[in-house]
Amino acid sequence: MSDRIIPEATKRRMPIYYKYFKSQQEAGTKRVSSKSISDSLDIDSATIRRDFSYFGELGRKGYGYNIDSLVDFFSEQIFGKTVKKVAIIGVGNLGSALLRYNFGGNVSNSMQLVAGFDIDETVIGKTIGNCVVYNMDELNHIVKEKNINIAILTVPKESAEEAKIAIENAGIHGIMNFAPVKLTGHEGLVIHDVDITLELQSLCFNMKLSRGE
Amino acid sequence: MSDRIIPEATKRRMPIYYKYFKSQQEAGTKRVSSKSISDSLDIDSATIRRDFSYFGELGRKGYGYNIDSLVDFFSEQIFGKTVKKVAIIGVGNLGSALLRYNFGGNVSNSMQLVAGFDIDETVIGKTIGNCVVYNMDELNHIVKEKNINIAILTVPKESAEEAKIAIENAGIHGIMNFAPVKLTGHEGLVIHDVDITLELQSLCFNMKLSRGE
DNA sequence: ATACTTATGCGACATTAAGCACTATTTGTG
DNA sequence: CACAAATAGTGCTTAATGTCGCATAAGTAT
Repeated sequence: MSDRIIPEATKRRMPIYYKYFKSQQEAGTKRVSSKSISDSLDIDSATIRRDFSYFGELGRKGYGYNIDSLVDFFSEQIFGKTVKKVAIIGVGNLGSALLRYNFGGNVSNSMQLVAGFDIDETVIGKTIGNCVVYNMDELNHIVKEKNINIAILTVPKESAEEAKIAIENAGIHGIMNFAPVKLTGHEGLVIHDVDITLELQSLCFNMKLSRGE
Repeated sequence: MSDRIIPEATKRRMPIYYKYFKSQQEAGTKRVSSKSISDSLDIDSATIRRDFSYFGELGRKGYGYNIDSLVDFFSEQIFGKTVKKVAIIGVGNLGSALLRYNFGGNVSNSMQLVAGFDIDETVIGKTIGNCVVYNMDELNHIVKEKNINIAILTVPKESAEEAKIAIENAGIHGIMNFAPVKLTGHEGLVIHDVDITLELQSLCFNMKLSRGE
């Protein structure tokens, strides 16, 4: 069935599955079934089996799925074969927090935070977390040198558009944008917006619906 | 049509609509049509009209929708009549970044960041952004005093469960959880998980699918 | 071995969401 | 005031997603 037409809904669940597999692997689990995944993730077991079937026959009847195989398979599906290198553009409050946080060490085998960039002389040259903060002028050069694939954009909204263009020109094809601005990229540039105020509103609305307060 | 059975898909779009209305209102726009919203948000105009119709007849034929009315109406739908008070639990890297960031001042009329909480003596008593950081011991008391409705949980994953219980006991009914742990709440506690590593994985996967690299 | 249990993969069906196309109404213009 | 243009609201069609149930294969116990 792996004709490479993965439904949107399945795509959305991929990282959720992967996170679960990793946590199970760490906990020493050797095998899982669609039922056991279902219990933990609250996704119907039939949905899980269907999702996996888009990638081929990953399991064995009567046995289930082997955790190590799943982790390896999903890791390659999500990240590809090479480690993804990530840079933080804009080392202000949020940017420096993310640098220090370093994903809680959670994705280190497949993704790596490798640099920060800013235009503010007072942070340029500093090392935050494990990363040196470079001048934005050096973006092109460092991106090539370190093989950076992904940019996390944490600049003020006024500078977001300009930063996006610089990132695009440096040859980066994926942006996770924290600035509350709608950015549009050319063909081949994938932009993923994260807006904390949107998340909070969604929380509020769900509270309202669930309790009518 | 407002029988209070809002489809999930519509719920998910509510904050997106609201954000757009606010930005248009700020820009001085007085009226919008489902067509103009559609152009900006890339949601089919019929879907937009249908979404709105679940809340009654919000527009006028031949005219469209009045922006100020939409903002007011959606604001009440999402937040209710009173300003929501938010506290940050765990004033580490991410927590203090969020305190300083203060949502970029973007939701100030309907939500307000009012306090931080931590167990670390070196931050307790400090003022970050506009908020005082209190000792976790004071949670119950300050929540009542300041009428806090929502907690943003930015503690290390080891302390997340314990913090959740404290939050629940203090009478807060909504948690936005940044810790990479699955938290489950009792009936009436709404938990919304935000996991940056998940977002990054989703970005990676989309890059892979869109470019096959 | 044999029977029983577990659990996948998949066809068929059910539910939910999206979008077309029509109708009814209001606006705006000459 | 009359008429063209604009646009909401909605019945119905189509597409996407989710779920059931079963045939089949693997594992497990006697």
